[in-house]
Amino acid sequence: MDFKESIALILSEELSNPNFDKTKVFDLLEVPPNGLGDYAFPCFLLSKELKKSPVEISKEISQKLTDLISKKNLDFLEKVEPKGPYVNFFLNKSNLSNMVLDKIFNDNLINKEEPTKIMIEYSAPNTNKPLHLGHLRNNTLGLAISNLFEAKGQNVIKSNLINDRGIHICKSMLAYKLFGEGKTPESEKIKSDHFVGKMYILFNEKLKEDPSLEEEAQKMLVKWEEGDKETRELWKKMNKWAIDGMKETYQEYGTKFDNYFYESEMFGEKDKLINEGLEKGVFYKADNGAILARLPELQDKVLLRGDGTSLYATNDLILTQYKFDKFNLDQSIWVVCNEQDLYFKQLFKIFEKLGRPWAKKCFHLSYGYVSLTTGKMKSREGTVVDVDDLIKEIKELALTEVSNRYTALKPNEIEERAKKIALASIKFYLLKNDAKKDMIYDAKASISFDGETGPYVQYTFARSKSILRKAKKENINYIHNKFDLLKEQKEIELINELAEFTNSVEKSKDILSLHPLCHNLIAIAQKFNSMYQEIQILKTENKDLLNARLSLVEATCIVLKKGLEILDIEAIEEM
RNA sequence: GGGCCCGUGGCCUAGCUGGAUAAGGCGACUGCCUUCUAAGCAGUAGAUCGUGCGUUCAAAUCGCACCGGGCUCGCCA
Repeated sequence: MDFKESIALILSEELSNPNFDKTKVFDLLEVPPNGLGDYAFPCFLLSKELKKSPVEISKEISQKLTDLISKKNLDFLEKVEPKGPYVNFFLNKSNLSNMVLDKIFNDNLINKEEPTKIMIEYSAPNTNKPLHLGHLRNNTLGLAISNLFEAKGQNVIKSNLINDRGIHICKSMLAYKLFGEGKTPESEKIKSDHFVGKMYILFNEKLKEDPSLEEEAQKMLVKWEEGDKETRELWKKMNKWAIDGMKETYQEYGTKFDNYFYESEMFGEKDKLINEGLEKGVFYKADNGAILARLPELQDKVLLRGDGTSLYATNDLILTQYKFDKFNLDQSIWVVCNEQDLYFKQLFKIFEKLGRPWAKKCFHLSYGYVSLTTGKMKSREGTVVDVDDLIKEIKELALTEVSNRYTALKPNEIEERAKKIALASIKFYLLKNDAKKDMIYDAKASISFDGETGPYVQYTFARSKSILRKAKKENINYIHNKFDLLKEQKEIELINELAEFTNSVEKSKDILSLHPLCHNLIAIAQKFNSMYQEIQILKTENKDLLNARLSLVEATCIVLKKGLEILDIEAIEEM
């Protein structure tokens, strides 16, 4: 039983009112703002029922409970105090420290769940252009959510569906065929996916001069679907360029997958699905021969064009069936930007109407749109923030910082460290705000290493590690003992934040956004740094207190590292 | 026009299952490195929580309307 439950129990017993049983009291208990207590019970509802002033009620309850504490020796409570219409509870600090630190050292930080099998699909790049900032938010969120589920004990299959077919791919291909002059990424000495992206931009430039290119591309798609040899050869060549380049970026950034799907591969029979839908009356044929799903509650969705070629949705329907059949999933999560909210509602509705038993196991993790201060990013115009450029820029910045500070390090060590810091900076920046909210990418803020940033958390970790290293060097051995000696205000505040870690992970899982965890890590770092400034830990005279303090430092290290791991940020020992 | 989402100090955000002085960061200004890493710390200034009405003992939080912004609405992915 935790403290809140214990308080609810004694309070409900004291009230002995059927409308204020333990559960009700538990729900009413809240955490008061700055230092007014550890828990508070508001007396407004009670006031209504008893027809008495809440201030008076608060006084009475506080008096009774204070008597009870001394009578029954309830040592987890330090005191109970009335403050206006609230009864404020103060926990015994030594108890709190013991509970929190024991939990950390016993590796009991994250509440495990019954394991289920979950596929998390993210990134889903198109093979006509390199990855941009939008993908980066997706990749970062997708991996962090996967890590979070795994930390909670779930079996996660991280999947990436490569969108390697479709009209947009044909556009890059057509541009290359017509204007590429047989050049290659090697001959031009540029990263292979960027080479393909250039072709896509070239297509759109040429399209302005010659509108018939649109039709040409459409013809190419038909040829592709027919399996035309020459078209397929070109497609294979350019796809390899695109995918190889992207995999380099994934490798560089740390994006990981367990499984790749390629949209071009057949995962089932298209005709069979279409026929099933038509027979069940879920689909219908339009005048021009196109096949649509009838969704009066949303918007009808086109599944086959008039010319019979398939669309993204068609393949999604087929692939999802395959996913559930092959992997026996308990849940399938798509990490996709909120522009596609309607699309996923439609997709899931179709599953439901077709009577798929797994329809309700599908979930769209919708995250906010990333735009620039200059407006929306447009790949076809080349006004995007390229992932490779972004990483390079921030790495260089970090490199300058590290080089200035650590002249003694070898160049490769400097580079290594700079990279870890740079990636931490980007990842934290992309995860610290509510995932479902749109964001405007602020280049200046994203490259900052001060304040609420990944490097700040890394720095705090490095500082705490440094204390432990120095202790070891000076042969100061410590044991996990006498945590109740931690009574300084700064120490208590840090412990309170450490205690929040479990909740913050829980919250992040519930709302599928990492920002509660990020904010907790920042708060822990702030409290630690504040303590660090005020207390010279290694100068602590009392041996027992020194033990407790070093334990607290170690506990901070453990929690920060655990949190950063979920965010896929490396905790570094020195910085 | 229909649907979905958003609107909190100069800027970026947290808080939104209603509760006590609206919490952080950036930027600005003042201080603090012969002491465990100053990528740090301490402090100051800065907010009619888009507007109005309503529900309530109590509204940033719930409801409605309006204003402003974003996304989306059958043959893109």
